[in-house]
Amino acid sequence: MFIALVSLDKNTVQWTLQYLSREHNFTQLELESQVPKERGGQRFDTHTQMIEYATQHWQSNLVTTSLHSCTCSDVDTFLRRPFTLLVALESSIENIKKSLTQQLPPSTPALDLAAFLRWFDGAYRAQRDTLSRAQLNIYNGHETEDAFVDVLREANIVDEQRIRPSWDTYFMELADLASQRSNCMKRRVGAVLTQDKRVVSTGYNGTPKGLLNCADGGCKRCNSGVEMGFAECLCLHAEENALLEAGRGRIGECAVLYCNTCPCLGCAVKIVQTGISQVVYNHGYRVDQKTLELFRNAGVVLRHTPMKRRAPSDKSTTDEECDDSDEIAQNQDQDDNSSQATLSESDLAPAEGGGDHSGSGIKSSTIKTASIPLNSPSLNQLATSLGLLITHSDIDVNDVIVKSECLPNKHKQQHAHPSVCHHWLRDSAAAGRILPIALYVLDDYNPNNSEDGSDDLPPNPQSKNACFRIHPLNSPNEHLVHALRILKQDRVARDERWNALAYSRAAAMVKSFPHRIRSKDDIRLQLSYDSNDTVHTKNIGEKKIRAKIEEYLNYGRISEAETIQNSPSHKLYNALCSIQGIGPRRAYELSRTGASSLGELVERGSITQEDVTLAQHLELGIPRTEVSSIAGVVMENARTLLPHPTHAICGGYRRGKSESNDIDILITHHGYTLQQMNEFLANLARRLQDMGFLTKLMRQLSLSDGHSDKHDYQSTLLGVVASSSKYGTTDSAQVTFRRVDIIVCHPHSFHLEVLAWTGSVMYERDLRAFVKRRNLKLNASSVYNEHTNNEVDLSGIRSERHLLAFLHLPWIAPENRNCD
DNA sequence: AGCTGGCAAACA
DNA sequence: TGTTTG
DNA sequence: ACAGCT
Repeated sequence: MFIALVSLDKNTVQWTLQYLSREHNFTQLELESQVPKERGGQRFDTHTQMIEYATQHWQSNLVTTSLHSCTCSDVDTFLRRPFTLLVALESSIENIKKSLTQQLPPSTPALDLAAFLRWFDGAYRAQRDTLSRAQLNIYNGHETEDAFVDVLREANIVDEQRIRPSWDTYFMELADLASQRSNCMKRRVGAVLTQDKRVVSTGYNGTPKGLLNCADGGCKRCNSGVEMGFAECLCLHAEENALLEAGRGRIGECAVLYCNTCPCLGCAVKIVQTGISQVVYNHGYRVDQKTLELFRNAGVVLRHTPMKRRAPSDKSTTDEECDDSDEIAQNQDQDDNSSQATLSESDLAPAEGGGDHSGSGIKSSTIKTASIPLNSPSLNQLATSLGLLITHSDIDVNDVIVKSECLPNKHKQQHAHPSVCHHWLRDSAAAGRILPIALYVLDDYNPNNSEDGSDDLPPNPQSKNACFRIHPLNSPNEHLVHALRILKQDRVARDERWNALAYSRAAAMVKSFPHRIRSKDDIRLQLSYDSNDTVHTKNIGEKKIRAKIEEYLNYGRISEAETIQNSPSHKLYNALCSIQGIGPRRAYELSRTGASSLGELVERGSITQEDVTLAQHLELGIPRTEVSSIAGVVMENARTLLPHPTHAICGGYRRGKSESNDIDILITHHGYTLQQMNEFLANLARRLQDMGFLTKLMRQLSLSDGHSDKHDYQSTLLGVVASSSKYGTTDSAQVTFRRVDIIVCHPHSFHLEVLAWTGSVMYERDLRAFVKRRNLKLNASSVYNEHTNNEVDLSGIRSERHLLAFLHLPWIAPENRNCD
């Protein structure tokens, strides 16, 4: 995305630039004439050149401040591109004056008010046009950078939704637009009825056709100040209008109704009767409890979608008296089931759209919403203060998905402990998305043993351990990282294990650099943004690797890496490695038997054609949508064998990769022993094989054989599935073979397993190396003391984040663990 | 200078 | 036991 | 033909 910042306040602009480059890896593009030369970024002579450059690199994060004083047509050109966002940074007059004063040379006399006003008038007039066209306005009323950065984080500038709205947002904004046509005196309400992502009809509220408009006095009830009964109202609701307009014939199988406001009970009845399958609403802190209940019983999915495209300050939608306010049930009794913090089937309905154009890499960590019918005011208060909306679900498939029924049966009638919910909310706020609550009550919970959340360790970019650093999916130094990985591959091939490790570590270190490395001084880490203190970068030694990087900086390439990459034997070696069962050793041997191609080796009988073909299939990347649909098929079958499984999709998918190599599914179940889980896995494998989905088992299942109770490792199923178009493969007719890894584990070690199966390899390696220094040994299913062999009790661990805090490690979001 | 560098399971 | 795998 | 730590 390409962001242009316009503002009168230079300090605020600077803070924003630093925030964008630090936390979202933005590169700065500027015009040579406008900004003094400083570190970082790219320079251009004209706007056109800059925009052209951005068009070529539209998938990177780019930012400019050079748009403020350009002509209207330049702003037009900028805004016409589909990847741009114009952000106005407004600021208090106080801040603007402070910035201006700081810019003036120290010798100038103090700025008097009249002079400041003259300057302000001129500057404002020059920028007014551009400012008024901004798609996002952020106001800085704070004096310190830290306070403002919090505002920036909340605004979530990088939200892809602003650049291209999801279907939900798109239809909801149409509903909002429809509401503008309302002529009801009480409230503006709009609705849009859709079918297969197409608008069928729209509606807004007001008096029926032919009658005097409500606004002109057509409806006595709405115009009189006194409260009159609902029955007196002549106004048709927006939902009714949309339904009437469409007619029953045009409402099909999967019609979705988008409403401005959560529908009243009267409308809900009509919605159910016309066969609408989903209702999405927007302004809904006050969910009508009766509507909710009706929809739940009738099987209509009710979701909430916030107006994501607006700035956070824009919370102007006051919930004034609405025409159905008297219908809202004030549900006081907390003792019924609806106040239990559980997720139900319909609550877990995934959001429409959003995910289906996720090809462009990292998913921004927007705060997600979840549907938990929590009636506790204190929890809602806490949630709001943390910036979480506890309403209807659009839990990402990326998340650990849990069913309500996963709660232990013996506790069925009991509420989740409030303190559990508090932890859950705090964890969710810190993680930037709603974490699955059921995992917080997965096992007996001891509220005393954990005070985590606030004392999170910060990531440390200087650390030599990858588990302390941020490694985004797309680094600004991807080329260099690639070159270092080629050298690493070469050392692996030569069986120089430790040299290979050193190159891996160096590559990971470069990967964690937040800025583009342009000179050898950049290989040092900046300690802070306003000082010149630098520190030597770990894992890049003073001799060998450093020399390679300097070569890269001088000539744009590393000759050794180029030579390796172009050598035919290396190509053959790589091809051999991708075959299942052939690792570095055999690939090295085979690649120097004099053969020049895989075909030749097949003829000789060293490898089979079958293996080669399979390898070609498995080398293809798997799009995210296909990963989730394959996981869906697996889980659908899992549910027939295990009542209410808990599962998580890990691997590259969880790390946000747009294309995965395989599908890693981790499954557990509350209260099951490992043996039971292993039996379940064997049955699942059989079932998937019988239906022809799982075509090849690549590893035998290890079934724990009763007597050895020491066998508490997770068992894994590594297999190949035939994925055809019905599971989301892009190739329409053809079957593509995909790797699936299904892992079952004990519920106690679930989060540890999630951590282990999410990777990346380098992250795991350094994680274990680090905890070892505290005499802890860590594997995929347990943590124990190296000397005493005492296992650490993990049953109180409530989340992956909690686990990391427990191990004194910083929380690095999965998307930032791409160190490979 | 000398030692360490992730780790366990499954297979050949 | 060494190799391959996740 | 690696790098960090003691």
